Parts: sequence; structure tokens; C-alpha cells
Amino acid sequence: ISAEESVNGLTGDPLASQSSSLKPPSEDPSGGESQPGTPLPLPGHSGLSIQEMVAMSPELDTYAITKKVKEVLTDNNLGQRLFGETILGLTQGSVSDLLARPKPWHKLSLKGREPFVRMQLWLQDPHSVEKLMDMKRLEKKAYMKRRLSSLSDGHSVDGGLVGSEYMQGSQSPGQQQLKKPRVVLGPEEKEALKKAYQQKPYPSPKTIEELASQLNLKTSTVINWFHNYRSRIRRELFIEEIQAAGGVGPGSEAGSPSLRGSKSGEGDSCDGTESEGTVETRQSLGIGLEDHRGACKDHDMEAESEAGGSNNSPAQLDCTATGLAGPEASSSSSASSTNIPASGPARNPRDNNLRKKKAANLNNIIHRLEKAASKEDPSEWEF
DNA sequence: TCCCAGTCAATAAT
DNA sequence: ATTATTGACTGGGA
Repeated sequence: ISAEESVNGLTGDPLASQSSSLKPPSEDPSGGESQPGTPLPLPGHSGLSIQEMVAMSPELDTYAITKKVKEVLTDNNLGQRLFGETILGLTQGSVSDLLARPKPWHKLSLKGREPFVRMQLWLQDPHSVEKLMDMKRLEKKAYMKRRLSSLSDGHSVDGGLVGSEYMQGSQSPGQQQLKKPRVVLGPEEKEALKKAYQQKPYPSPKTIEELASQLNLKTSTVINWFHNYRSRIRRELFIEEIQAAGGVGPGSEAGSPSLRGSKSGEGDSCDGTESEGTVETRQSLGIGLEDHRGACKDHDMEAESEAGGSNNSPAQLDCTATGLAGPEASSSSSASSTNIPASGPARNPRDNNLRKKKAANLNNIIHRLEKAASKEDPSEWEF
């Protein structure tokens, strides 16, 4: 009991970033008063806003922090939803992502560092756990209350809250179907997109358009997919960087690029008959992990190679759909014919599609370099 | 405009 | 019930 959280004076907070429009859900767990845009309780501390603290934070070991946080949470049976909502001001999904794949401190933007600073602060707080547990109890109580009242009272309670609408229902008078159906790409579509990515991480609008129509997807979906894929690949690399450097735990050496296999899964296997290794990817994590940000300038220039492709540099196979319906085809994917990967035996038990990711990233880098090289003076090539 | 970093939020997977 | 995944959105850059 005793929810003695000294909410203290709100830290001025000049401009609350964060705008977010409506946020219907987000039930407010009992009494706790919290504004949608409020920077969160934020541990007492001096009267600094987090932003200020982030700005002067000394460089934290994000990996160690997330590791510790995960440990504390599991040890005490605290879920990441509660933790995220209460301590970080983030949703469960974001927390999960953050804890599982923290980016190294130096690659984080100011905003991106914020959650880590909050976590650090939380870890330092001697009562961190108790406070969270209190919150949990509080929530449970509120939940029980609701249940009980709806049970004994037999019905609706809250006076108008939540206007969530279901959708579905095909018809309904004047309906605006305001409830995104949530696009879900089928395995084949992802497959095709990945393939396209490997040849061209930065497809031209033309190519995107083409992919979209071939896969029967909205253009924006394809664009989004590329954006997401690129950044997620990038992130994977960051992780490697951390693990390779960290001296934590037994073993863990620097030098031998041994990587624990990520989950298998991922049907994938792009290599067709053609050889196996994708180009020489033999970079034993040594390349420039620098942050060549802002070093390259670029003008546009896209060399497109369509069909007849005869150019290509690295190894590559034909692109376009992977045994996908042709151009049109109404059909609604789904079902799918468990495609038969044609190339019979996937002779590759030891997948490690991690290599592939690296290769893809190399292509990515190459892409940028080429762009920079094609025009303008090569300022500085750093290697 | 395109890109990216951060997130959200629906829904898959455990 | 939680945690993991992922298409889409937002805001900042250039």
C-alpha cells in the first residue's frame, strides 16, 4: 500500500515532444494520475528533466543494463508491460525489442538514449522493485474491483470510455472501416522482398512500384518494408558488434567470429544452384564500424537494370517473385501452396543466415559508396 | 522528397 | 498471460 511516490514537481519540461493524438485505451490504473504526454514519474532526483540527464549522461553500457533489467524483472515476476509503462513510458512491444536488442550507446540518438538512462536510474533506485510491485498490486486490485462489480452488478460499468469499434462486418451503414486490417505479408512475399533487397537495398521508385504490383501489395507497404528491413538488418549488426566486444562472461573472445546460431527458422535459402557463398563475405567483423555519417554526399543516379540483366556485379540470381502468382492474379494469398523449393534438398543444415545478412549489408555499403563515387569528388574514403 | 530512428499496436508465438 | 515480431506512423534531417 502506500503509494508514496513523490511525484514531485513536474520538471518544467519546456516542450513536451510527443504529441500523439488520441489515446483511447491506456486505462488509468486507479487513482494514479498521469497525463498522456507526461514524462512519467521519473525518479525524484534533482530537478532535472530526463533530457538533461541524458545529455550529460556518461556513456552507459546498454547491453549490461538490459541484461540486468531482464534479470531483475524475471527474478521478481514483473512483466515488461508494467515496467515499460511505468518506468519507461513505452509499450510492451517496444520494451521487448529494446531489451532483446539494445543498440550500443554511441549509435543511439539523444532520444534513443532516454530509455536506457531511465533503466539505469531505475536500477540504481534501491526501491525500484518494491515500487513496481506496488504498482502491480494496485493494478490487480483495480482489476479485481472491476471484475467484481461487473459480476455482482452484472454489467457495463464505465461511463462511456473507449469507443473502440470493431470492424469487420462488411457492411454497416456508412462505415468508415477505421480499423486497419493490419497487413500481414505471407512468407513468399517476404521471400521475394528479401531477394529484391539483396540485389538492391535501395530500390528506385520504379522498382518499388514494380515489386508492389507483382506481389500485389500497396506501394507504401513495399516502401515500409524496405525501410523496416534496412534498419532491422542494421540493428543486427550492432548487436554483433556488442557481443564481439563485450568481455562479459566466460569465453567470449575477440578474434574468432564465432557466432551463436540464431534460430534456425527462416526457410530462406536463396542460393539456388549457383555456388554458395555470396561473394566473399569474409569480413571478420573488422570493417569500418565507424559511423561514417554525413561523410558522403550524393546526387541521384540510379542505374537500373531490368530484365535482361547483364550487368550485375556480385553473384545474383533472377529476381522477381519466388514462384508467385503472376502479375495479376486476384487470389488472396494466404493458404499458399507449400511451395516446393524446387532446388531439391536444401543441403544446408548449418544455416547461419547471419552471413547472409552481412552480405546484404555489404551490398548496402557498396550501394552508398557507389552513389558517392559516381558523382562529386570523393572527399574522404575512409577504410 | 527520401531516409532513418523510435515507437506504437495488432497479432503471433510461447 | 507474457513476450516476440513486425507493418505502419511520427518527427527530424537534408
